[in-house]
Amino acid sequence: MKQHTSLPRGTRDFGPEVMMRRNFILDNIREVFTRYGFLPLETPAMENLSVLEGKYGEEGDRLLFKILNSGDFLRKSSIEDRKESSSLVSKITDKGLRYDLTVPFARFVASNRHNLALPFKRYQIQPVWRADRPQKGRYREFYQCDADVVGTKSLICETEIVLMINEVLQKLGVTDFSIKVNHRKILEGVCEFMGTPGQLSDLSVGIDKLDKIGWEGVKKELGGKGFSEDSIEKLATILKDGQSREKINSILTGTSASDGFEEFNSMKEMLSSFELENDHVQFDISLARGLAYYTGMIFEVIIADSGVGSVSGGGRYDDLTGVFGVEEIPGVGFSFGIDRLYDAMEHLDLFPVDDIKATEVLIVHFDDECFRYGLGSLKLLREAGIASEIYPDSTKLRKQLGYADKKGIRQVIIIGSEEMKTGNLTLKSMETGEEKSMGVNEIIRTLTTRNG
RNA sequence: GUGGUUGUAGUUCAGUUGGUUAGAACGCCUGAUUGUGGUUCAGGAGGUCGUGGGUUCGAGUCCCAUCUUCCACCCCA
Repeated sequence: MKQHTSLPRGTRDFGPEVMMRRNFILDNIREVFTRYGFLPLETPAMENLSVLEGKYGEEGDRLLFKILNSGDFLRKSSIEDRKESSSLVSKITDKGLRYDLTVPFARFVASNRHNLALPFKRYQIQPVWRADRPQKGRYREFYQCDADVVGTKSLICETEIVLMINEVLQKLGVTDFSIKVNHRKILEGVCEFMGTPGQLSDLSVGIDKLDKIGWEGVKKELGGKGFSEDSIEKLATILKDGQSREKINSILTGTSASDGFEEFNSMKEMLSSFELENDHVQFDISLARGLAYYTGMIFEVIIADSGVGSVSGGGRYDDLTGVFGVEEIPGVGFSFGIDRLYDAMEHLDLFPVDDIKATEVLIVHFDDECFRYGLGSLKLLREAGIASEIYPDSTKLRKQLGYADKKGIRQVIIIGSEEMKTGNLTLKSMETGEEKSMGVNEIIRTLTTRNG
């Protein structure tokens, strides 16, 4: 009887070809993070619900995956509890899968604050889970690659984020992208200018959609949220097409926005010391990002013609650990969404074809005696650092060579009675079909110099 | 969570108004070729048509439910 195999919705297997490419991306990100002084951190897949709940707003709580308690938990609940799901839930589950990496990080910082040398720079690459309804580029299990600095308000952190984004994307071969930057204070300034202070979050959600639904759509949405015609007219003077940063700055003079522009300019100035040809930074007044806890500069990275949304985002927060009852620790961080980066790179055909190979050489043979003889050569090849394998069964050459062909192995060592007699093995190139007879040490020299 | 959409061989897809034994291409296996892969030729295996109900003399085809896929909201990486 055949069992039906299926995955939970929104989850995926990553086969070898895909994993090689994912690792190519991850290795580059990890290398850059490390070179900028970030240290690795991992936290458990599950956290206590008390840690996760209430951190992402009402919407976020709905998207949390909860883990059922073990044992006969139902017995501990009362009849009353069973009349309403929300009441029962609190009795039968107290753990959940992590929703992002920032909250577990905050929990870690809060509980280890006396042992951490501040400022603390950490990176974290792990999957997160959301009980969302999946779409393309949207999964229920996906990876985040976070890098955060806590314990300093210095703008060098923001500057370094821009540098790291540039380095990673350059290594991946992505050239046409923009790092959109805005500042929470500037948005606050806009609010003040509109005469609607205190409505920052409604304003943010609204203008964040400018790209998608256009000015008319934003106008309608804000109107529905209770913004007056007068305030919307004022917003229009700021969002008008082609409005330069300087112009917006002068319009918003006397508001909180000035601090934001000052920080932005300092960051740009610091950036100039690194002499980038093009820093890809683009000020964007309509960038808002929904997350409520940002207090300073905010970032979002868009790859042109990539077919997916933002591949990276982040920003500064003044108070990471406040919700855990710990004194304010400021920080700034950002994250790469590698699932989307992957989709974008595939769409733009940016994966290097040559890097997709694991085994360099395969040893093929005719019978058990040749097989045993081959084991000695296999040992030497591996000691020399050459990725190699021996065909496990004694079968016809046709089949063994077919295996090498399908797996993309470029070199084959053939061992038969003739080779055993002389000690000169046959090295065959699967690409050219050329064959050479030589000892195993000479083969190793040939293969290592070719790679070096 | 709301509304819509999709599902047939390992993969991509045909399958007429409901009618005999559900097809193709590619892939896979075997042989031509017992010391040589890709190409070619010959043969072969592989399907409870997503799952469970229902209508019908008869369902891949119609109806309902459920799961899955993709899309628009919501929100987000």
